[in-house]
Amino acid sequence: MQRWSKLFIPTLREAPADAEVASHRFLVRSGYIRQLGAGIYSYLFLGQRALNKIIGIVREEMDQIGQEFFLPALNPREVWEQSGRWTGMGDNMFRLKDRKGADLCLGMTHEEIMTSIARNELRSYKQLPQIWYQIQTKFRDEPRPKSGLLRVRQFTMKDSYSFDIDKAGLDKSFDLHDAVYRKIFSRCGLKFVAVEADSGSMGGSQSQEFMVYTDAGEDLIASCPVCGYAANLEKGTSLLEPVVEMEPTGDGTPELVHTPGCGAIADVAEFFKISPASDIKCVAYMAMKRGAAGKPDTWHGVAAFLRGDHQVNETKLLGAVGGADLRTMQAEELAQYFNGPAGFLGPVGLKPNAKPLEDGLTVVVDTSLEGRKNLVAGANQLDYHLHNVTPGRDFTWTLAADIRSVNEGENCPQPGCAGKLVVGKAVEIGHIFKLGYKYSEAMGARVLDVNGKEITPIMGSYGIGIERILTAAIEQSNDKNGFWLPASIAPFTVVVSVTNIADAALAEAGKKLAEELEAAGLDVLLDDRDERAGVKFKDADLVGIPYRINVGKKAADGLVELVTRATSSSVDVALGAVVALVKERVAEDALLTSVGA
RNA sequence: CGGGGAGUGGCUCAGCCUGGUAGAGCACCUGGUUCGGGACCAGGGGGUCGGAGGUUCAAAUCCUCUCUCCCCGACCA
Repeated sequence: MQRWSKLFIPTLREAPADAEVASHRFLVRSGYIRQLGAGIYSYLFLGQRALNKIIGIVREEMDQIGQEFFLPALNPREVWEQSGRWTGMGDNMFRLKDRKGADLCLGMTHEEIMTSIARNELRSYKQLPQIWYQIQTKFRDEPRPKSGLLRVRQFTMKDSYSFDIDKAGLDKSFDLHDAVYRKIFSRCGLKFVAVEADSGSMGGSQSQEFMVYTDAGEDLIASCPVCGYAANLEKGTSLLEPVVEMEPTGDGTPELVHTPGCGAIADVAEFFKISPASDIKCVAYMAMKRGAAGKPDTWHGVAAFLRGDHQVNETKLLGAVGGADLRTMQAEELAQYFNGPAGFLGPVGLKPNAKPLEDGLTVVVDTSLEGRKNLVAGANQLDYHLHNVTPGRDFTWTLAADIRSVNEGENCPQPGCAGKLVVGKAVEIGHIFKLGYKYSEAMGARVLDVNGKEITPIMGSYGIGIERILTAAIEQSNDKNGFWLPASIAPFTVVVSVTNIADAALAEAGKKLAEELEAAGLDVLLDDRDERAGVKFKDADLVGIPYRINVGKKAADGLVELVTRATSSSVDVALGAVVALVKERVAEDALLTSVGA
């Protein structure tokens, strides 16, 4: 029996000044966590208890499809060199030296370690498929830790890896994870969406993220309320309405126009009496290409052209040109590549290179510009624009690609769907994707197939952020007094608040009730502190426990109060019936959350 | 890394501009009164004012350097 009076639950009346998002404020106020450094937190009793509940669910579900390992967080340099990520991970990796001066790092993820085990141990197709997972602390030297447990430098991740003989096997492993993830997040009571995503630096093909909508999130998700299409903005597309308006239909030839001071899209549109959609925007970047083994990285000029009313999506652009990093051009570089100043850059007269990120300038044109005619563009000289510019005729490009970000209100890209996209902020709680052969190839994992021929296993990689489940749950269920968690992940299911512990009869009734609840298999916290009732109620409301039973003055009549935190509603229940009622409520909750999204 | 902000008792902050006794509320300890929505009274403990250097008779306060934390932009669970 857990008695509040004996526990360390340091609740705070006021939130620390530096806590911005709700989950951060409440996690600290409720005594779940304390900060040790930037992006480094201690998990106290209640916090650890909630996380353990989450881990329990994750483990239970993962055991249906995979096997749990526990891998070292301390990794020797060699393993990471074999995959090329010792350098590839850059500054996000914590590195250290041992007493002999040998390089080590703290694991950010465990593709390398898992693959090295596979390479050393797997010999035959008969041993495949395999799904191995672990629940482990990961370390990432984030450039900017923030928002409490949302973005930290040390966190707990469930990561799993699949090894299959062929693509069909990988599809199956991927689908298994998809199904299990949905179950896990549902059981944790989260309202989540699965979205198409960019696979990023990990490499790979199909990639799906599990997101929870919240303003505290850092990702933007485009979704269609009609057909259910949902994608990360880094990946999402939309159908555009054709631009009709003032665009001339004739075949004008490019003409130089004096446009003094019109360095911004809005100025240009105003000057030419056109909509921004008919002005060609140019964003000039330097893109970094990873050097081959032992070779240094190189930087190359990239000019991105798109509609004036669109924004460049740098993730898409980077993917289109095959670069590893992106930054905007400096003035000298603009002069070098465009011979013109910012604000007046344009595509006419540029000499695009044949292949991206080679010598010369890589010109990337957004697909929305293809087929357009008589547009306005910068002339690459101060205070001059060209009009009657027609892509394809007046300028060419290295490649055309979708490099823009979808905007709210654009048309859903699904065939036949008439929905309009909405864009919302979300936090990523899980990610599954098909790695392909990247690691098995690089690290030399091989097995023999039926014909005795060597094949390389194909891999998938699947992550869940444990703390983020907690954070997302709090973000999604809080009010000014605190938060409430689903019974499945709450540190306690029910708190018994004895309003006046000095009253021996009440104290005894509360204790007995708590024992009965415990005997019924519920996680009970008995608030037996010598505090005023108000203090106990406030604390109970704060700390995320979904149900509270007040043992107070009505106890003399054999009644207690059952309070549901989520709704703040309370009912008087006979002392003898309350255990069954709580069990029933919890069972109903579990039913609701198991249906899933 | 770029830009903005903050470091004063456990928490929230005042004091700094205009140098001179380090303060308030909450929390904590003791006693008393209270006892269903963060009680009240009385007494009490606790602070190298982030650190280093400098100016000055005198520095929380002025100057220089530095460390840490938070927020906004590029990364990811």
